[in-house]
Amino acid sequence: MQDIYKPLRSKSYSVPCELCSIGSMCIPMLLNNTLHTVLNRKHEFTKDQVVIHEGTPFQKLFIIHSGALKTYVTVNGVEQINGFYLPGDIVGLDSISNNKYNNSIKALTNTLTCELEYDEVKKLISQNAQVRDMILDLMSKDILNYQKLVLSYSQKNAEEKLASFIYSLYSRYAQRGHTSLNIKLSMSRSDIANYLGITIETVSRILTRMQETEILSVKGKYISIKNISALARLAAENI
Amino acid sequence: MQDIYKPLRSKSYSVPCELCSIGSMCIPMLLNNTLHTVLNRKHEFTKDQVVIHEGTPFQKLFIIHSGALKTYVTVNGVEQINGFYLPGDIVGLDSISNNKYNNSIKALTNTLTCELEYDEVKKLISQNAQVRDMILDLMSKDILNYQKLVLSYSQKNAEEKLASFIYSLYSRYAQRGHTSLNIKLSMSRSDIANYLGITIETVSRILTRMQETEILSVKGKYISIKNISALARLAAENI
DNA sequence: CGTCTACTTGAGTGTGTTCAATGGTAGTGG
DNA sequence: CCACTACCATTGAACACACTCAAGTAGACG
Repeated sequence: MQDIYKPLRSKSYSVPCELCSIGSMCIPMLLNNTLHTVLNRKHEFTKDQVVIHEGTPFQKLFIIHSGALKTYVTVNGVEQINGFYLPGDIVGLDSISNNKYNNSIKALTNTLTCELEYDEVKKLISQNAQVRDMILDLMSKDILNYQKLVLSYSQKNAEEKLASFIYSLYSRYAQRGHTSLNIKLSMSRSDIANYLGITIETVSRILTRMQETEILSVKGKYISIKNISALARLAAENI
Repeated sequence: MQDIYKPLRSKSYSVPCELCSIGSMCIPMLLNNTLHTVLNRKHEFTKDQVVIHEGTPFQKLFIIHSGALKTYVTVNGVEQINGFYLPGDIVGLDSISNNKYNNSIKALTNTLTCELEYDEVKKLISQNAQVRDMILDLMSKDILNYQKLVLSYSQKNAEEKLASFIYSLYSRYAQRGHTSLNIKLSMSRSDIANYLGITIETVSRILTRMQETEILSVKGKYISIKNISALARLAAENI
């Protein structure tokens, strides 16, 4: 709840787009020739800062440059998390049809975003087939991801959910060129539990068990994957 | 598995578009002036017929005129259902980015579809802002629906899932102008259980319990909602 | 009328929850 | 630098919901 400003210390703070760590995942860069008019570069948010309040009129899409965001809805004062977003991810595609943001968005750590004005993007879609195809692609991918998530959560038990969650963090970083087996969780146990629809106690117990079976090594927010194939098997990513 | 042809008996079989029951839900109709070139009208599928096999090259979107479809993936020979589609629904949006269908599609009953060639739709998006906005809208709605589904399935217990499922059938029909409290399930108990990630025994027990508490009256595939507000409360649709 | 499949019901088991207590860690102030 | 606080995470015990296995019933169809 602390929205007070803290100086950003992220190393990538002053990195120019050309050197941006997300590289080929950067939508604005890919559309360098066309999108620079609609792009606001490197907006900064501090840890725990609310980026968007649910219900705010929809205006722009957020692309994460560095850091992490979560999206959530609030029902009867209770937060329900429905997504974690990492560098290269785009946030807000669900809100186009409603003309308002369906979720609140909050920074999990100090975060830098690039932002796309949707009205301008829309115009570009009509003018530029490359932009059109890219946006349609992005949305279609989003739908596909959610389909898989639905399947995953309706079919998996707690252990599989958590394995799946950790494995997906790993592979999302890997897709972005960071193939390290050491992951720093930017969210709390309670956030994870909330998101997966299990309790924090269960998260804790399963993490302990995965340490006993030498699949992971856990130290607070730091997770080290010791047996990636066992993790992938548990995650049952093919389901 | 019976793909043999059976004569269609659907009453709406020969209904002209102007009188089509889905009315204002009909995307082709809304775009009457522009889409008739890309639209194949009233393709017929018989009960249990496979419309699309998973992996087939993506080519067209299906819009349901009458009947019902399900989509599913097959993992190690086991079917995992990830959606049921009713008249007015559009199927295939998830497959745009992959250039292949990610799911198999099967007719739950005799079904009539209209079909949109995606390549043509894409051209129209560039040419016509109305088409552009409609397609973006449809995709965004799809994303939003899946978000809700994820939340729903990660947070709800079996009773809430089933209540939610039945309530959503009711409200989807209601959105299409059919506000009847009597619903005919076009899918089997086993399909429902598969989709919700619970067992058929649990589905059965919960339906019995909902009859005892006079929320529903169940007779085979026919469900009559006796207490819609209690159902909505159980469904916790706000979550 | 008998067969096949779908659905329902029952009994026992197990996974994950709730409730409760304990252990750790980060941040704050003396 | 240590003590204190507050929050977060872990562990334990008892319970409950949904599962598995098994038997029985109803409905569809030849």
